[in-house]
Amino acid sequence: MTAQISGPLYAQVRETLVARMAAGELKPGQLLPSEFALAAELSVSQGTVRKALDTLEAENLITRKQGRGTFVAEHTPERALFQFFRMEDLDGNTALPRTLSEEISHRKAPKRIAARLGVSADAVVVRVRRIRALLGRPASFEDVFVPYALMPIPEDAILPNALYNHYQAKFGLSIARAEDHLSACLAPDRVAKALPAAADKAVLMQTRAAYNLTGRLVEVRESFYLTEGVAYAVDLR
Amino acid sequence: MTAQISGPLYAQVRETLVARMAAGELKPGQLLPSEFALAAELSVSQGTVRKALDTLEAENLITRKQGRGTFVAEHTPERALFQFFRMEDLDGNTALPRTLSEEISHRKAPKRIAARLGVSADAVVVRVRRIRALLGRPASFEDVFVPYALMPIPEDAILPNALYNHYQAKFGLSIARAEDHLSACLAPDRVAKALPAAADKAVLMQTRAAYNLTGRLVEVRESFYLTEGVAYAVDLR
DNA sequence: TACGATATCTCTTCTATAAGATATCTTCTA
DNA sequence: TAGAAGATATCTTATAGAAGAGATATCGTA
Repeated sequence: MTAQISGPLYAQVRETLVARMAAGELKPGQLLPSEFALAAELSVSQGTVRKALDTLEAENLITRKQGRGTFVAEHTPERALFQFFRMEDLDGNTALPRTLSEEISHRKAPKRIAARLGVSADAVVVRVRRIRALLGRPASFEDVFVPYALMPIPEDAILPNALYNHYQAKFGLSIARAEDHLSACLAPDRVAKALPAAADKAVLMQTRAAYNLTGRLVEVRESFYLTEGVAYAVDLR
Repeated sequence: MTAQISGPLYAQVRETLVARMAAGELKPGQLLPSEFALAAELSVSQGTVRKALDTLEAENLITRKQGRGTFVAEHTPERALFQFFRMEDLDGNTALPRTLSEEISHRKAPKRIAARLGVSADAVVVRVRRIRALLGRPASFEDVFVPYALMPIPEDAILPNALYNHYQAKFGLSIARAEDHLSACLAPDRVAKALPAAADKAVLMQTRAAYNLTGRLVEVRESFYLTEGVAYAVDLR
């Protein structure tokens, strides 16, 4: 037990496991040792390990299957769609995005982005600019920024639809949570240029901050959506 | 134990308690019997009751205080603000809404509203139309619809800022969860008329469906926000 | 006697452990 | 090849003690 020296045992177990995930000892998709094995290793009871796993499951950091085992959560395209992509059509079905164009560039961070990412003003960032279609119509314009130092994505890379999947596979970096801020505006010039249908129209602006397992901010996004036939869905409870 | 006859014990305990809340036997703000008292009454162990309470707490249906007891969740203005109102200013602080005008009317439900509420096309609904200010500026136009049969709010009622609080106090009806759908549009005529600042501007449209403890849809909203200096905040995890 | 600080008692939820039930997959056997 | 048996995993339930909060009693002092 290397993590904490105070607080409830189950919280210490939790910290230990998160630390192992962050360090790459426990990789996404990997089978964890059984509850009893972890209990023996950490000198606690199975119930205590179980309580720690309960908290991790609630945070979507692991998944459990009775009779099979416990697995480190993986950024599958499915999970990305359910957990991190909230656009639904009018029937409540998630609207699958299809990438129409993609452009990767290395550049100095725009100052508002540098400030939000917490990198210096002349640090290099990777910008991924994508146009995507929803329900078959061009509907979204998106700029994704990540620090080059953290994720050196080459400019000629070919990225999958689900970026978080790619971060995890290529850089061992898992997105644990994100914050979205939604507002409405008229399509800015760069959006109208790339997405002619949006010219002079109102678009939904989504600003995202995404964090890794250790709570560090690792990605910032600015997306614009034409919300015709789709909407950003939120469950409050 | 009146609720279920199968499934894990703790789930049955959970159902029993939810049923009591829905029936009004356990009222908002009320102290529940202790874990041991419930265990004795329902002939299960304290740990089993505790696991049931864990699930209820995760759903925000109860709150617990070590050493004090367990309480049925209440729709305080604070809770409404934290749980059901997601507008934040640029610093991440919840933007307090202030009601500028309010108009209550009884009417036949517009057909899209009737369909969504699941009431017949000629059923009477109460419509609450409000203009509210955020950060001191008029910023939101909102239509709230509830079935008159369920909540006969008089046309000359004076409503508090937090409607859910009022539903609970006056009609014993608790909102347990809600779904929001967000999109962007140009301010419709009725919005521009009521909110001159919104004329010809893009507004954030929020469509809400709110459900009571038994999962019945009891309220529908259509709100429009001028998102200058504020945004709708969402946590994804 | 009156009053206030302090200790104690009793109630609560919280933590930790253990044992049996249930689900899943493999392996052996007819 | 089908099916039963076994191994191993999580899931459920139960129990005992720790820790927090508030009321009550106790003691010292003015």
